Amino acid sequence: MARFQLDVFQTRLLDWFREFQRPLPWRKDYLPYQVWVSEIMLQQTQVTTVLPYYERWMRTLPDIKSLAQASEDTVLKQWEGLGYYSRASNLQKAAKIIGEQHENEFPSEFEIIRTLPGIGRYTAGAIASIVFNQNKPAVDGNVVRVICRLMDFRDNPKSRERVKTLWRLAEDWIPQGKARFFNQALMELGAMICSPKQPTCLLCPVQSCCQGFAAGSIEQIPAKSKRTPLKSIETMLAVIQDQKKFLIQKRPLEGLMGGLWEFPNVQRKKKEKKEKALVEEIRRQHGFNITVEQLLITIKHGYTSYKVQLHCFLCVPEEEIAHSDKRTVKWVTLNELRQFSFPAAHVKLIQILHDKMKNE
DNA sequence: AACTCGGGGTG
DNA sequence: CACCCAGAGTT
Repeated sequence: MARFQLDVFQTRLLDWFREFQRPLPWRKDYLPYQVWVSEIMLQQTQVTTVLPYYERWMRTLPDIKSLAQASEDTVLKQWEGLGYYSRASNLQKAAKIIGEQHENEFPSEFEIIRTLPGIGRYTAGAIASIVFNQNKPAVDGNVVRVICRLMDFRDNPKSRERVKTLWRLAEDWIPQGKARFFNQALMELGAMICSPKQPTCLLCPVQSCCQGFAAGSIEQIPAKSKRTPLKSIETMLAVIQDQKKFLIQKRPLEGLMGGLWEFPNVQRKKKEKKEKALVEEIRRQHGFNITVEQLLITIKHGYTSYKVQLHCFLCVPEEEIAHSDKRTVKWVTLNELRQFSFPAAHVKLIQILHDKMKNE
């Protein structure tokens, strides 16, 4: 009969982590800036996805000062394709705060770390423990799964009471003075062994401590909450070309894909005539008339809560217009598009434009 | 407590 | 296709 013995659990987990942890770039020196950036990138994002972004980020923005002084577009370009773009904006906001209020030195006090934009309870705990080796818990999705299985918690892991007990356990279990490795080991176990699907319990260093394994309930833990079905929408997009330049606009910093650039577009209302609605929207947004020349492609793209069909039309201005160069509206060549950060669906379109130009 | 906020990996 | 990922901020 499996029984949970804390000292056995701690020792086996730490020994396992020492031997089998993945060598990751932010695990080399445990410097505040590196761990901070990695933790933000890793929010809702897998390690293998983060790695190339992290390496490039550290080459371009190697320290807090360079991040604080970089242009907003530079920061967002580094983040292009990684998603949850407010993370990038918040990183830069926090870097400026650290410059102004903490003399460019990352704060070590948990309560101060917690106040920085983009840093919640988890990330503050992760930085406090991993960088400063403070005895603070860090409960992410991995840790929720690991603890629920270890303790055979079969109820909803997101309920207020359950969340409270999970954080309490994660704190009580820390071997004093070893939080840096213990917290990472919990997460690493969740990522490498105690995975959501087909966990490899046969290789688990703490199998003998696991109540869920003993009860045979691993497969149903953690309990899944129902999610809202994703909606389908249609959007018309205008690639407005005048000579060799294209019209792009900047999205507001708040909200969906904040701060990214895009081709002008509008969501289709029910059974609306696509071309007509697009012409009217461009007149409304930019004050001139366009002619819709052809449908370039319809791109299908899935977001978290909805999926979109993006009808991309090649258009030309009907009249002669000035090529404005404002903060939020620019006319740029295909090559100049590279400097700006676009949503993934628009990146697909830009690739198609490149191919099309090459063949002409 | 329930939304929103992306994109990619995986089975 | 569905589910998940080193969550945070807003309402």
